[in-house]
Amino acid sequence: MQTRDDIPEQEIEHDDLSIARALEEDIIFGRLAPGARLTEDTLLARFHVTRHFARQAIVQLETMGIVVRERNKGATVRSLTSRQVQEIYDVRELLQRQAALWIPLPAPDALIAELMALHEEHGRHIEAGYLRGVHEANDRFHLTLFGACGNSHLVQSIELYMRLSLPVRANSMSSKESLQISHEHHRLMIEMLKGRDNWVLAQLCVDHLQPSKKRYLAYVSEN
Amino acid sequence: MQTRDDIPEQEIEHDDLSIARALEEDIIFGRLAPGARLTEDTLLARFHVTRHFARQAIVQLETMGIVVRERNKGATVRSLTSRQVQEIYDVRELLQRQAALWIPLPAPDALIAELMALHEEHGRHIEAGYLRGVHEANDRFHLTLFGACGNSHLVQSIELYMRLSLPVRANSMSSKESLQISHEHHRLMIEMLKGRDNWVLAQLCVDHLQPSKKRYLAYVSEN
DNA sequence: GGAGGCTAGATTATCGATAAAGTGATGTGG
DNA sequence: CCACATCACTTTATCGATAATCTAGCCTCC
Repeated sequence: MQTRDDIPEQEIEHDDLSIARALEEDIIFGRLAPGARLTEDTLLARFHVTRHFARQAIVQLETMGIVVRERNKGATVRSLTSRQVQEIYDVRELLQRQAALWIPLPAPDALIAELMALHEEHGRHIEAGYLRGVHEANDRFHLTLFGACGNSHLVQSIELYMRLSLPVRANSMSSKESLQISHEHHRLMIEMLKGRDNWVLAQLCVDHLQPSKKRYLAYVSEN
Repeated sequence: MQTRDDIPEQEIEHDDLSIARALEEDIIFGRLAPGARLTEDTLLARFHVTRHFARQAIVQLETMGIVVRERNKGATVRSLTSRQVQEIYDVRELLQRQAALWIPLPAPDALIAELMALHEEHGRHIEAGYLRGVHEANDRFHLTLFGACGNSHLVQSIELYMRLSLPVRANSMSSKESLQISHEHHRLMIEMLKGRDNWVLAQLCVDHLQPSKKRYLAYVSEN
């Protein structure tokens, strides 16, 4: 709630991490389209920081894989071919399926409670049309869920691939309907956590990824 | 062959990438043990570069996950608990198994030929006791093999986890015997590529990881 | 004796300036 | 009119200096 859209960027103290986060949001909300240039001077003016931090932020985004840099030519928002999207999602499905399979079932009550809280928050933001909140609650829901698999490295890799698919997911953020479907999936996942069938849970986690992937692939095939 | 051990570092032109590579080698050959400090000034003196590049190199190593940095305190070579090693290898096995399953069999002759060349080189370096060559040929062998799965993102993740397990593998580099076992595994893999059974190949790729993992876990449990 | 604070030394973080590289427009000779 | 050299402009890369931060040893005061 601290940094809502209506607060001008200039009044906030920025470091390289917060700049990277702000730009990450610009990408997921479509304000920065794939292929858009990202010059140091632009960031410098927009965030009122020294060149050093603008630069670091771009480096950050590069290592997160959502921006590409060419030597002496600057950075552009990474644009994904449908082939790459397919590859990314294949790996994402692999990782998330395995994480789901490794979660000890039935899950402890504390975890269920935590997820239900995030789930409730997610739903609230959807109703309010507060996309930033939706996105954040959504990501935290998944990271908490998969965190239960007990393998922090796996979770880290899942996080990486969630970031890589940011531009893909941008599409689905725009429709309330698809957000509600996603929300319903989450509810089902929580139900599954109370049971003992990892395979059903895993399948659900994989299915959950399909809508935004298909939507994006259909979108790019039009061009 | 360009940069063998006998050439002093000072005479080579370094950029941040070559420094990172040099340090990576120091780690795998045990010259830099886990926990060892890595100050900017040290690198600065050793490689005769400006602070800028020494710094970049450390940042590089950090994003590669083989070094940890604390704010205002500098970097140390990452030391892995047995828990972490277990986690890393679980993910590594997952990724490599899936890559093996995705390789279209039987593999094209060109790939077989390429792998056999790398395999031959690997063996030659083992006989010569040239560890740096062994390591490089080994990594290229695996990346070429898994590259055949057709999913470049998966290969990238595999590469990441190979890096993460660098200190683990350091142990196995010291014994000629284990290197020869590894070499024999590679031969079998090439054989499997000529066949049609992905599952056998996948199992072999997973089994291939066990010796160095077990060796390391046994080693740390002693302390 | 020991808890807290102070200082010196070591180390990283930050900065603004300058160098280097790339880009596109403009003009000239063929 | 086109190929190509030149130049002005934009943008990133590199640098050395300085500021900020942390650590450990020492000292004082209770």
